[in-house]
Amino acid sequence: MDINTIATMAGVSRATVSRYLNDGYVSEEKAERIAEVIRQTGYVPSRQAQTLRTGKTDVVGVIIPKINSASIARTVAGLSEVLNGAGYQILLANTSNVAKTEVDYLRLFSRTGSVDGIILSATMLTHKHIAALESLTVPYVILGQRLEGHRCVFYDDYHAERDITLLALRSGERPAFIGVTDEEAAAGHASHQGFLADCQERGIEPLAEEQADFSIESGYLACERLLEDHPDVDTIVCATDRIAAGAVVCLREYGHRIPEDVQVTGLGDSDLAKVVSPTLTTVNHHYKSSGAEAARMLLDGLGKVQDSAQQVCMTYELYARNSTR
Amino acid sequence: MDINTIATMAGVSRATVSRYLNDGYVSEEKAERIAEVIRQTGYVPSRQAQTLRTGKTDVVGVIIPKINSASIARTVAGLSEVLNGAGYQILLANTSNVAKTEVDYLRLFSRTGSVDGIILSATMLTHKHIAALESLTVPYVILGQRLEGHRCVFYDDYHAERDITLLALRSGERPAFIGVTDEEAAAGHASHQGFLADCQERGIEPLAEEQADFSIESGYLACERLLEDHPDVDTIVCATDRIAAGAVVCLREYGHRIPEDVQVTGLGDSDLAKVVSPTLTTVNHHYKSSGAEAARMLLDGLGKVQDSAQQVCMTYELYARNSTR
DNA sequence: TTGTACGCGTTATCAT
DNA sequence: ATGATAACGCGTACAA
Repeated sequence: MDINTIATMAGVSRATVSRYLNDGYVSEEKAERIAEVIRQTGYVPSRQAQTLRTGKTDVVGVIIPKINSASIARTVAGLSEVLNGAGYQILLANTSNVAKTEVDYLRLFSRTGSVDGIILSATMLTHKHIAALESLTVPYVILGQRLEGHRCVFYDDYHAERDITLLALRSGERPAFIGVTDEEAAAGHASHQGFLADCQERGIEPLAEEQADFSIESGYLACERLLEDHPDVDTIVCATDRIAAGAVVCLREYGHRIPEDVQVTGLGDSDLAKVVSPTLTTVNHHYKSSGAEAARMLLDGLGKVQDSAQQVCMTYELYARNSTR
Repeated sequence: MDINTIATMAGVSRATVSRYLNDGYVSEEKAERIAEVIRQTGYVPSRQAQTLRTGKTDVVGVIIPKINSASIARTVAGLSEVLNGAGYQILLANTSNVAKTEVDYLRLFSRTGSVDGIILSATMLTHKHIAALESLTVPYVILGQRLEGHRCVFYDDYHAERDITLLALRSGERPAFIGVTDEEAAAGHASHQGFLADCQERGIEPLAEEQADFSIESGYLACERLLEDHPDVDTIVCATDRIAAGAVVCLREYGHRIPEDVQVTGLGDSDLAKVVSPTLTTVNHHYKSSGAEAARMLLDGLGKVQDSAQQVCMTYELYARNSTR
């Protein structure tokens, strides 16, 4: 069932069928004959052949560190809405948080010409990432990290954590921090620095800086260590909502009142923040919008739209809820 | 930079290069020459041309109702692990919960020959779905719904809800249900029926059956309506954890003690269930494993493995926590 | 407006 | 073991 069959059945040349499908530069009469044959046969052009011929795939490659994450899911929802709306499909590459895999996918997508563009949601940007990015032959957007001279959408974790720390330090005097590895530029390094900056500005020495991963459990455990080493802690600033949720559960189990005895803050405004008791003071990161923004930026690179900035720092909103005084 | 270039540079025919890349049926000497040229140029075969020629894409289409959902994210994580491990990439189609779009994607994926197989995670299976499925030319697996005679992986929401209702009715006498539309076969209809079956068996007439969507807010609102109409309710069975979480928040705000005054149950064992206070009695649905199972099933259909069942009903685990007596 | 002829980059067949 | 040649299905100059 190829274009030749259709052409023969309609009694025209296959070039005419092709034109009918694309330009539309065909006489009324033949157009109708072709339309009829296509209707009967249910013919649809082969994507592969079109791609081979035109070089366009109408597919965008999206590389993410893990699908099983609320923030990333929201981001992909935003991407998906805009890209699908523009007629693109999404080829998803889940790297399971392995930096090398990210680079591999970057190469794979680009070299084989299987996508028209790439969106990279990376947790860290190594020199290998950058090298791979710069040798790409298709437009791309970096999501979640800032890289000068490249299209990117990123979050201002530094100022977000500053704002929230500032809020907590109004009535907190013995703060501690639970973060993730500093290798992660945004959620890791930036928010850590934000916390430290506020402490320093107020001349306060943090009691401790614990490290967790992105799970609720690790937040719980980090909080447990914290309570053991520093029972007098009165403020716990966390780099993510999940960590904060774990900390809240831990504090409750150990009989600490929140926020009377200990304040807790998160980052990300996930569902968890609204549901834990007390509700969590956190920052809303507009994840879905960031995905939409990145998608528009890519469409710009693809020549589909012309009005997007090259670098976008997402805004955020501070939600002061009941886990702080 | 195509296979011809490589052939010329290595002083062999392009057929030899192709053999080198595939069968490997090439003399030592020429193989080395070719290897060297490929190394220097960084040549990678064109996926598109390969696909056009062989008919294989090494891509699996995954159709999901929404990406921004904890259960689906976990499912896709499972899919992704197995499929990537088998050398397949995932083409993601997000339908935003529009049934028609699901059918459209089904057709799109199949007809254009852009995927080797399809996994459909559908919330409902209309006759159009079934017709579209049966006219597919590639193997497929249905995820989350049962359809006799088709490869599928589904959840036993009926018995899950029965078990959990049974647990709650041990010390509850005036139960109510908050569900989603019955059009959704699993989370909707099946769990509703499970609830009703237990009530009937014990000769209890449910106080009310409220309807919500999949959001926390809607759970909150449904609970509010419930309290208004039936202030004496002592057990609220919810079709999802998100709804249950909303109900818990609502009950707390209205000053009801959980579980002393009112019991609440969820379904799905999401993060929320562990964090909400009190922790939620719920059922763990092994979402990630279901994705992995569906992926293996598809690989079977693709002739890659040969040991999977055609129909799999996922097991579940009841977690009795603190929201029930 | 229509048809002819060619090429996109690969793999598979068939002699050699 | 190797190379010429024919597909795969389509779009598009170019000529008519």
